[in-house]
Amino acid sequence: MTERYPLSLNAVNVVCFKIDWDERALKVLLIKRNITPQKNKWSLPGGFVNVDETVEDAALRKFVEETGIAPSYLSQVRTYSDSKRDIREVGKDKVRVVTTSFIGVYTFDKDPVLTEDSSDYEWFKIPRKYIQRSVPPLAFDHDQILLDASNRVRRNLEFSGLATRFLPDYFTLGQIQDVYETIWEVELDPANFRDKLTNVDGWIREVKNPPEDLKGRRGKPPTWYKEHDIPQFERMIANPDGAIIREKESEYQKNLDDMTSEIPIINIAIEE
Amino acid sequence: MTERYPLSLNAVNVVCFKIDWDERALKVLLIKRNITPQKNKWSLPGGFVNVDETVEDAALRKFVEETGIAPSYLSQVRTYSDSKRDIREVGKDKVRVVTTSFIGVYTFDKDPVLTEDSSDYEWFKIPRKYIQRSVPPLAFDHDQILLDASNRVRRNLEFSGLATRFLPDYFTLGQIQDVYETIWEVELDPANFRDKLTNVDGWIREVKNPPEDLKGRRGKPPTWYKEHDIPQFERMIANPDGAIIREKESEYQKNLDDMTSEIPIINIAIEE
DNA sequence: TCAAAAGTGTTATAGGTACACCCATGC
DNA sequence: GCATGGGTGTACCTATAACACTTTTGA
Repeated sequence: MTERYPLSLNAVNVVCFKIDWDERALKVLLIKRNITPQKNKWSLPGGFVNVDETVEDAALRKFVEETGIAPSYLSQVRTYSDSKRDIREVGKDKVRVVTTSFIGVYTFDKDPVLTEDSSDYEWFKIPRKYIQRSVPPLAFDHDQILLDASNRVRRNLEFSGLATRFLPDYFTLGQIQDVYETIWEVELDPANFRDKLTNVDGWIREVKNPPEDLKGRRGKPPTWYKEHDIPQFERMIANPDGAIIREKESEYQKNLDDMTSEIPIINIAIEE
Repeated sequence: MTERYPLSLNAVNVVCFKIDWDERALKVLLIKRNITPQKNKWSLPGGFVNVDETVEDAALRKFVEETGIAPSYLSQVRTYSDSKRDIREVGKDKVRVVTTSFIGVYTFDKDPVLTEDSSDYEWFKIPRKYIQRSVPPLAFDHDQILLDASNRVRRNLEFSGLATRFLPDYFTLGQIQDVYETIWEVELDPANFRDKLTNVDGWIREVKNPPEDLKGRRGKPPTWYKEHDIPQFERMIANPDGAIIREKESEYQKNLDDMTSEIPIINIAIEE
């Protein structure tokens, strides 16, 4: 049985996103591997799934281990199972590592905690186009995983309450707009944006007594909002370009996109 | 090591959808298990992932084994890894079964092929609401998997070329409309539907010499179309209700929806 | 008083909805 | 002819985009 249906090791990888407000850029946490295999290569944080853990549990644990704080958002993306992607020896057997990837969102600018598995970490900019120009080559198939997750984040902004997950509990309309503008790399009209936001039924709610206000800032003090309820399956803010990725960079990028697509199509003639 | 990072068995489950044109209903293929565990329970088709297969390969193989034809669409949904969902004995060890679910679309009305694992099969109606009223209780966590996949299908109709996957190579505009109306359980205005469809850039293209035409039908002969190119990340047809699931049935259903959501939110206080 | 940030109002246009009407075929 | 299914045209209305304008604060 072990021959036909091989055992495998289940792992998770967490693609930790945050917004760098100084640079106005979406960034992702990468760590330099301090252990074999692929030692000294940059990679996504991740690890094996423990006994009695689900992959969700493991992703949460890993996120906390790496960053020191709880994620404000954690969501499964997809499972990568190529038998050549990562093979380990367990006892006498060689088993493959199957990994499930997660999007994690990291709100505050606290520094991540280094674990024994990593010798270094860095937040890398993830532009909408030409990701591989700003990120080093990654271990295993992590380039693919990163691209898939990045596309998913940009897409989920449109139809889920993901945007507020990049913000603290209390925020202003301008800050939500900043999230959209930063991640989509677009400029939005403030007037129209406010109209749309306040038309999304029940998503955010005005806070009468904001617990804190920033001092020493110029301009009219903003109204503070708090997330109230996240509407399901409703369009929040439409992407003005209609497309998440405006342009393909290369054949390599194109192929990745094909594989990444939400509509992988298999149409194979079967001999009868 | 095996203690901390346990080995597991990787499986796939394929949620095979088709449209029953007589009943105008979305249907899913379930099989009655002929093997332990959970013998005689209805379940989703599935099986273990072989050596050198990816989960995608295994899902394709299973689909062909069960239905006898190639799917016109096959797409990963998510991975279920609860350590209590299914435990098998391999040698002296107990290992859990981790399964990755797939949406498969089945175009033609050919009968599925029975395998040795199943004693019976049946196509069950999947209404937009109250799924569990038309489907028997399923083995393992297959109720959950089925619900997740059904929601995904209804959602993907809106933003992907999934609709044509339920149709033969050559089809009419009325047939695409039937796909949307059947799966969403709505009525759409033919005039406006045509406008929208032909405005989706490059999706479908008119066929000058339709290879076949149905004889013995009344009315004006239709124009035949063929899929040309599937635009990525573009809205095809907007769901007129704005929501995939109009109503929650019960607390049970509500909880499933929560877990199913595309935005599972984890917000846990961590002791520092 | 001016710059900066928040917030409002006004108009033009694109897109969606509703519905009346025309076309080609089988019987 | 007339029922049937395919297909077109148009008027109405709402959502969006563009942009001018007002409000409230700090320096």
